[in-house]
Amino acid sequence: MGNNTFYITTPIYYPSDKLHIGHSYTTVAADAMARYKRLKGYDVMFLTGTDEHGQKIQRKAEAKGISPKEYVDEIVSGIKELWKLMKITNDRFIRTTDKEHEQAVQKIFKRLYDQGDIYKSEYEGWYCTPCESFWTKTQLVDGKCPDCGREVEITREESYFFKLSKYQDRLIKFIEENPEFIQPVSRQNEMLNNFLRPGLEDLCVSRTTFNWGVPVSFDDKHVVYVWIDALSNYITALGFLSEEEAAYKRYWPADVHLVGKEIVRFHTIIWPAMLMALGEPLPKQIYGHGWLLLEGGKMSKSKGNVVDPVVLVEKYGLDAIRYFLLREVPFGSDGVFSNEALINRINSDLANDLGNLVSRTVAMIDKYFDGVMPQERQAGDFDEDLKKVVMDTPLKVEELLDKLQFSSALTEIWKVISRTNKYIDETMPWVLAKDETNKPRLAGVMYNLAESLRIISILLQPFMPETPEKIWNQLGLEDKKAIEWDSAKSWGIYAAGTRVNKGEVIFPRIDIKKEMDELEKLTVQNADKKEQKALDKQEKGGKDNTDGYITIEDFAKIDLRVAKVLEAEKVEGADKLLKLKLEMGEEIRQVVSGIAKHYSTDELVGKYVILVANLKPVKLRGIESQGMILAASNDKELVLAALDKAIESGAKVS
RNA sequence: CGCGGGGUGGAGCAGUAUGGUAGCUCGUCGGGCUCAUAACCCGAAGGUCAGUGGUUCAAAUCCGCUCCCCGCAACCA
Repeated sequence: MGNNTFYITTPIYYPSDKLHIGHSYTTVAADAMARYKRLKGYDVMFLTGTDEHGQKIQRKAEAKGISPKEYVDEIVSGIKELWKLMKITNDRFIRTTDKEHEQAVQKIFKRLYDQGDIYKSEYEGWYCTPCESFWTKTQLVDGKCPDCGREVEITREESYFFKLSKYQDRLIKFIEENPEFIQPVSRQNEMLNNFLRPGLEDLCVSRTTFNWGVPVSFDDKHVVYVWIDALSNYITALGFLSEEEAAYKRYWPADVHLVGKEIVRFHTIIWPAMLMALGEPLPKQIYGHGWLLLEGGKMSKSKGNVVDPVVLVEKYGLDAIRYFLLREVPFGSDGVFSNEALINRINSDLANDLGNLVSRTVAMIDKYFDGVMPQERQAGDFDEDLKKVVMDTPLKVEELLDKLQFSSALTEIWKVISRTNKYIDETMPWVLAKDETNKPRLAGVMYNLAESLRIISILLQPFMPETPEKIWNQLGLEDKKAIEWDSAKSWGIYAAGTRVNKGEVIFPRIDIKKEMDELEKLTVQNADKKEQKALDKQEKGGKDNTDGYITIEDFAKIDLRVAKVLEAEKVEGADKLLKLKLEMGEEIRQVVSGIAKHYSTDELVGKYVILVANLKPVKLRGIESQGMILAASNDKELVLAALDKAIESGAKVS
C-alpha cells in the first residue's frame, strides 16, 4: 500500500521436471530487480514458487508409483536448492499445495460462485480420444481434431464456468487506458488482436477427470482448474482471505509480474478478470520477457539440448552466469544461449575488462605506494572526462533498471569500465612512476582509478551477488558508507590512507578451445543435435556439397529393414509417443515413435513396418529408442510406410 | 489474405514513432604500451542496410508489392 513498497513475482514453476536455464533466466531477472529496489531503500516483497497441481503431475507420479505430493516434494526441494545456489533472494516461496493457499483458493472460488461470476453448467466439448483433449466447436478444423485431424465425439461434462466474457469490455478499456500494463507493447497488441477483440468465451474452471488439485469446497467431484489455482498464488502468498492479511494490504497490487511470453495471455486476461470479479486492484504491470533459445531452436528435452544451470554455475561461477543471462539478451526479446557465447562474454567482459582492471589498479597502488592510497594528490589531464563518464552512469543505470532493461544497464556500466581502462593508457602511470617528482600526480591517477572502481562495484550489486564484495576487499573498502547505493552518485568517497589487498583473480580467463571440447563431451546429446543440424542443412538446401542429390553410396549408409510390431504401448505422460517392440529377423528392437496420435496400440500390433536399423540409439523420455520407423506425413495425417506384400521381418529394404 | 517477431560488414545486435555523414560488441589485420589475467589502448579492412517499385532535394528509416527465416505451450528420431 505504501509507496515505498515493491512487489515483484516470477511465475510459479511447474515441477514436473528439473528446471533449466530458461527458468533461471526469469528468476535471476526478478532477483536483480528485487536487489536493486532493496538497495534503493524499498520495502521489497519478492515471490517465487511452484505450481504443483494438474493431471500431468498426477500421471508422472503414478508412473513412478508414488503419490503426487511425494513426487513434487522431491522436485521442489531441488528447485529450492537451485535458487539457493544462484543466490536468489526471494522473500517468500509459495507452493500451491500449501494449506493456506488451497484454503484461499477455495474461498476465492466460493466467493465468485456465490456472487454469480462462476456458474455451473455443462461443458459440451468435442473429445479426441487419441489426443485425450477437449476442443471447443470453434477450435475444430473441418469438424475434426485440430491436432491430429481425426474424428472427435461430443462429450458432455458437468462443469463450473467463470464469466470471462463479462469482463471483456472492461479489460479492453483497461489495457487501452494503461499502456504500461502489458510490456513490451508488442505483446499488448497480440493480446488485443488475437484474443480480446475477437471476443472471449467463458472459461471452464473445474475438472472432474482427475483429482490432483484443489477440490471445489462445495462440490468435491470437481477440482479447481489449474490456472485459477496458479494465478491466485500472487495474492494468497500475501495472505489474501486468510486470517492474516497484513502483507496483502501492504504489498498488493504487485508492481510487476515477470512472466515468459508464452503465459502472457493468462496473466493479462484471466488474471485481471478474476481480480475484477473479486473487486481487487489489478497489478501494475505484466512483463512478458522473451525466451532463451538454444542454437538450433527452442529448449526442449526432446532435442536433448536442455542446459542445466547447476552445471554452469559450478563450472564458471554464479556471477558469470548471472551476468551472461542479464547481459546477452535485451529483456523482452528472444536470445540465443550457446556455450561459445557464454565463454566469450566471460573472457572479454569479465576477465579482460573488469577483472583485469581491478587487478592492474590494485597492483599499481601496491607497487607504487606500498598499497596505501596517499593523501597528497594532484589532478591532471583526462581526469575531468573520466569523472564525467563515471558520474553520469548511476542515473542512467537507475533509469534503465526501472524499465527492466538489464542488458542496457550493464552496457552503461561497461562503458565506464572501458573508459577507466583507457584512462590508464592516457595517463601512463608507469611513466610517472619513473620520476619521484611525479608522485602526487601518480597518486591522483591511482585515486581516480580506485574511485571509479568503487562506483562500478556498487552499481554491479543488483546483477552480481559475489563480485562487488571481492572488489571491495581488494580495494580495502570497509566503510559501509562508501559502498551504499547512493554513494555511487558522489565522487571522492574513497578515503586516503586506505590499504588495498592484492587478491586472487576475480574472473580467470577460460581457454575456449579446451573448454569447448570438454563441453562437447559433457553433453553428448548436444553432439547429437549438431549432427542432426548438419543433416537438416543438407536436406534443406543441399547447398553444401551437392545440388540436392545423394549418391548411391550415400544411400547405402542407411540400413532399412522390414520389422514386425510385436508390442505397442503408450509412453506415460507423453501424448505423442508410443513404445514399440519390433521383431527384426532374430533380433528384437525397442523403438520409441511419435505416432500415438495417429495409430492406436491395438492396430499396430502385427503390422509390418520399415525400420531404419542403423540409426544411432537415443533416449526419448528416458526410454531407449533403437531406430526409427518410416512414415509419410503432412500437416494433418501421418501414415506408416508399408510393404506391398508380406515378406519376413529382417529383410533388407533398398 | 490468422497473429506476431525478424532479414543491416565474417558472427551477434543497435539504428526505423521526429527521413539528412551506417553505429556497437566479438572476430581479422596493423600499430602502441608493459601497470595488468598473452591483458589494455590506438588505427585499418570489411556493408547494393533481403529484393523490387514509388514518395522526396534526400530513404536502412515513409508507402506498395515480392521473397526468405522464426515463434504462436511442451517431449515429434
